[in-house]
Amino acid sequence: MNQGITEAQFLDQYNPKDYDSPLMTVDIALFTLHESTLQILLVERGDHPHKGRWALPGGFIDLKSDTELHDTAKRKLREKTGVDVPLLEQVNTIGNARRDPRGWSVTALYMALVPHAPTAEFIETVKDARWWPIDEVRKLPLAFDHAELVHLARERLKNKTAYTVLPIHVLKQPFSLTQLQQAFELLMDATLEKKSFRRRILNAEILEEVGEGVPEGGRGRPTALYRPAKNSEQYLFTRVFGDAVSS
Amino acid sequence: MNQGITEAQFLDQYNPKDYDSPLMTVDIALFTLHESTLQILLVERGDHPHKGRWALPGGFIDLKSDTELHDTAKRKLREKTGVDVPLLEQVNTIGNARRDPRGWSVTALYMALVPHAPTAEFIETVKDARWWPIDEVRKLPLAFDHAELVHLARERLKNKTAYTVLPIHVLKQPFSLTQLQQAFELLMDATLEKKSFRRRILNAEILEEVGEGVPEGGRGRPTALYRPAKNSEQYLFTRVFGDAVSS
DNA sequence: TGAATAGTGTCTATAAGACAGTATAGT
DNA sequence: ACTATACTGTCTTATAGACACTATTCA
Repeated sequence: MNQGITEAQFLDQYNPKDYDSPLMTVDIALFTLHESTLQILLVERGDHPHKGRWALPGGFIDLKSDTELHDTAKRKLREKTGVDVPLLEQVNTIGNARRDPRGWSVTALYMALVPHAPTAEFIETVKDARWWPIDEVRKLPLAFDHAELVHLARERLKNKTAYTVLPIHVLKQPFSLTQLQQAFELLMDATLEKKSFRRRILNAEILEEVGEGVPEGGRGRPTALYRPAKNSEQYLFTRVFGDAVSS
Repeated sequence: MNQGITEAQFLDQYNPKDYDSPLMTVDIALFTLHESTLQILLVERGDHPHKGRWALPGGFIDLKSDTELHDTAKRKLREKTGVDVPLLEQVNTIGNARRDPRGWSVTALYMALVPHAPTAEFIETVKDARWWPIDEVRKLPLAFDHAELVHLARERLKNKTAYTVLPIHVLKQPFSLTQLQQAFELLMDATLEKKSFRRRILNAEILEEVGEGVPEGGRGRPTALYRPAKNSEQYLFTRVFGDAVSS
């Protein structure tokens, strides 16, 4: 008890190390699209525990340099990929006594999306990090409970794609509606009807047309190119798309 | 570096207290409906810091007795209200260097819903905890960043009510469709059209009719009473209701 | 001219909004 | 009979699904 002392006195004598506290980490599921496949960035662990296994990029908070939890995620990603991610969304926070052999551990799981090229260029120089097609990840023995974390992030990605314009973030600008539809289909793992897709996106008035480009595969009718309009990233549809409903 | 040692050796020499780590807490926004008002449970802090201020129930993880982060939330709520909450949903995790005067601090914010009576009965015996109408909370000087946490939870409540059957959890069973609609309206802070509401709920086949009851206010046509069917709590609509769309 | 890609017209199906109507009780 | 509450009929509106059709380019 601290009866009769002031808050200043209390804070003065307070030392966090007098109490048991869990390990606190941040992990990031960074997704991209490459060669018509959804890919996720993994790093090979160089230290114990689970040395040598593939894991999500992440790590401990630096109490000195990080001012927000968010900053820790951004910093860890920058260290691994050289990319400043625009969109960084919290998926879930998982904490229990089993997930880390060092003891009771909590991780805040974030999710991010980037176009493929710039990250890939940087990644070439880092031998312990690479993109993995999401289907191959299932076969890898990941560190800690990262298989579960990957699953959580992938499900969130699928669900949010059904009522947002999240896939815009995996495309280089400008892009065609065909490319955007392919991105939606890969992130949702579903096939979408062309007319419905175009009607939905165009009616939302979230894209600006910025000229013409060559069609996919080099031949065929030239395609209109688009760029997202201001604040279009936050656009929410009032109806889900492609019968996609799950928890 | 830990070159050339085994994982067992590494774990043997590992001591979490060798590293700086943030404070890790759990906070719960427990909502109920009473006298046609959305209410939230707050406790008056008995210890520093922010002694005497109202705050969300919550606290530190007990590394010995809690095996999941979830368990910490359940335990803290049970200690304050005597209620075992069925539904406990993660809202967000907030961490930064400013929110707690004791230092870098992270909190996992949960949200829960209960029917009013049983909690209230227990609360009577606890002098430092009470239900507050959500509108009055805005005027209170809450501890830490709890005003922001209350806001986050309230927004999540509003959004999820637009495509789930969350409000079922604030009603005692059985309930009438009129009562259910009132619950939806209060949680969404919107008015719903009666026919649309009933059509939506009944078509979803998530309720079982279990007899008749007296109408609201005692007079008028008797009302059909319902109980949620098995697994109905997870039901998701593919379309939002009542024009409710926000972040 | 044929193949490939981009883009449209239009009918149907589903579910919400609006709102007036009917049904069944108490006083 | 009047009022209060519960519940329904039905027309309109919005948007997705289906799918055949047209448009523009290259080889």
